Amino acid sequence: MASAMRSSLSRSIEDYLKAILELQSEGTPAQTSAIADSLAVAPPSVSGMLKRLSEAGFIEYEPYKGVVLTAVGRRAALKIVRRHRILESYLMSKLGYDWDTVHDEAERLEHAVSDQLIERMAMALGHPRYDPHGAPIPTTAGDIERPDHVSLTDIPVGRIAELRMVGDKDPERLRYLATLGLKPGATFEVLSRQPFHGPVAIRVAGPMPRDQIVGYELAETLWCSMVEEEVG
Amino acid sequence: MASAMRSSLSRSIEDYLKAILELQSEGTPAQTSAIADSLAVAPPSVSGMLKRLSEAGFIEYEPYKGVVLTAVGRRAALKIVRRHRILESYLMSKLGYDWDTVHDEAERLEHAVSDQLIERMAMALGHPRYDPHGAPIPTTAGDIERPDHVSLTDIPVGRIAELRMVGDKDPERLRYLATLGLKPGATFEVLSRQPFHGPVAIRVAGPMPRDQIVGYELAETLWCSMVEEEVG
DNA sequence: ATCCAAAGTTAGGCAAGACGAATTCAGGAG
DNA sequence: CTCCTGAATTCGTCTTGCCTAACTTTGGAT
Ligand SMILES: [Mn+2]
Ligand SMILES: [Mn+2]
Ligand SMILES: [Mn+2]
Ligand SMILES: [Mn+2]
Repeated sequence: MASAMRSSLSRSIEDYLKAILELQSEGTPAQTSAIADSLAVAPPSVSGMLKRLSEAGFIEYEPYKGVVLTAVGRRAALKIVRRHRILESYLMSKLGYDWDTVHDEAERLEHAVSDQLIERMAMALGHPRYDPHGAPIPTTAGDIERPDHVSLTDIPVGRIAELRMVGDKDPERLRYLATLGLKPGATFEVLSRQPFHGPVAIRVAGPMPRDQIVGYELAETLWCSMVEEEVG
Repeated sequence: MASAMRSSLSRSIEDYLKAILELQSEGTPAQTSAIADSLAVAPPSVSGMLKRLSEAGFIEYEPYKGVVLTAVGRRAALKIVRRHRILESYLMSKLGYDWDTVHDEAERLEHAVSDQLIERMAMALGHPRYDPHGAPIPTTAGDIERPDHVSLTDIPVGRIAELRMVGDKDPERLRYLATLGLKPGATFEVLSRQPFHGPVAIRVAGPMPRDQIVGYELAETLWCSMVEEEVG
């Protein structure tokens, strides 16, 4: 029963796998309560599902110690992530969605689309490598880029950096970021950083550069790459 | 509890409502076993669901007598039908699907898409009135054209007719029809009709007219409109 | 008027997923 | 080493949707 049939998993299972993939990407096993939070279910529901996922061979489950995806589970999770991100990209570029509304739509569609549909969308888009929030899109082979971005809070004052990726789960945050001109690809200079988890001041480049203040909490989740220093 | 909350119905309920709508369109109430056949479930499953649908106010249920949709149920069913047909149209014209594969994909997606997505697809298509199989697409207001088509088996020999609509549930049948050049819009002349449910011979118009023989069973489900007779 | 077959319903179960309440474990503080 | 606390699990229950087996009902044939 642990073998991988192709017959499509339930919506619940797919969402659990995706949540576990994301949580374990922090480096540590995914904890029950973190999964519960992420999926908005109660911890006992998670315990129950973990047992089923483990019996089905998707996770390595050591009670009280958290869970890690097996190779099969990781494959399955990455497949959903690919679907999600292709869908987001398609909805934005072909159907006029905004970057703050694509996530919810993709969250449901990812469980209903066929592989064929996803590949047709990918082709129509020219096989994009990043979704609208800058997240890398796994390949059909199940490979995913592991970007080595640095948080805005870790960029020294005076450096130029480019915004590469932002979390896509909170529409309000995305709308706010848009008003600051902070979308992936935006370039900026760090003007100042206040101590004790204080705000970061940046100057966003563009035809009309704008100075903005970004709170620490927000800045922590803005993933950037530093632009090469001019070498004397 | 019979009031119409917006919170989206389950996939099962939506498919039941759609099946009932189609069956009752024959003029008589939808029978339990017909619903069971249509959804590939056992009759007791239908009885159970009918009770729930009736309590929820979607159908008028008189045990042993079949069911009819209430106004609320009809509204809900037509909404799913709209989704299904817009999806089919979109998949064909924007994503290169063939007319024999769109149905299955739409059958799953119809339960996952938002109203907004459907309306964006409809807009991108220029608000089509018919789906790829010639079926009329309900409006957002819940109106649907009641076409007065006639079956190919009822068209007199010698008459010219246009194919308007074909059933979309059997991919093989659709592929076969395509090889005959029989898609909605095709025009043809009825050459002969054999008695005792025998085949119908037609000449399909086009740059290179082709004579075809269509079995009675198939001919019965090809919905056509007769082209005006030349008068005097 | 009776009987029968087909259609439909009821009864009883099962699996998936969720919940709250009660219990158990693990790891840190003392 | 013991105790406490927060995290996790177990337990019992619910809902949805499906099934088979057993039953009722219906309506036509005799
Ligand atoms: Mn999802
Ligand atoms: Mn995203
Ligand atoms: Mn469906
Ligand atoms: Mn169709």
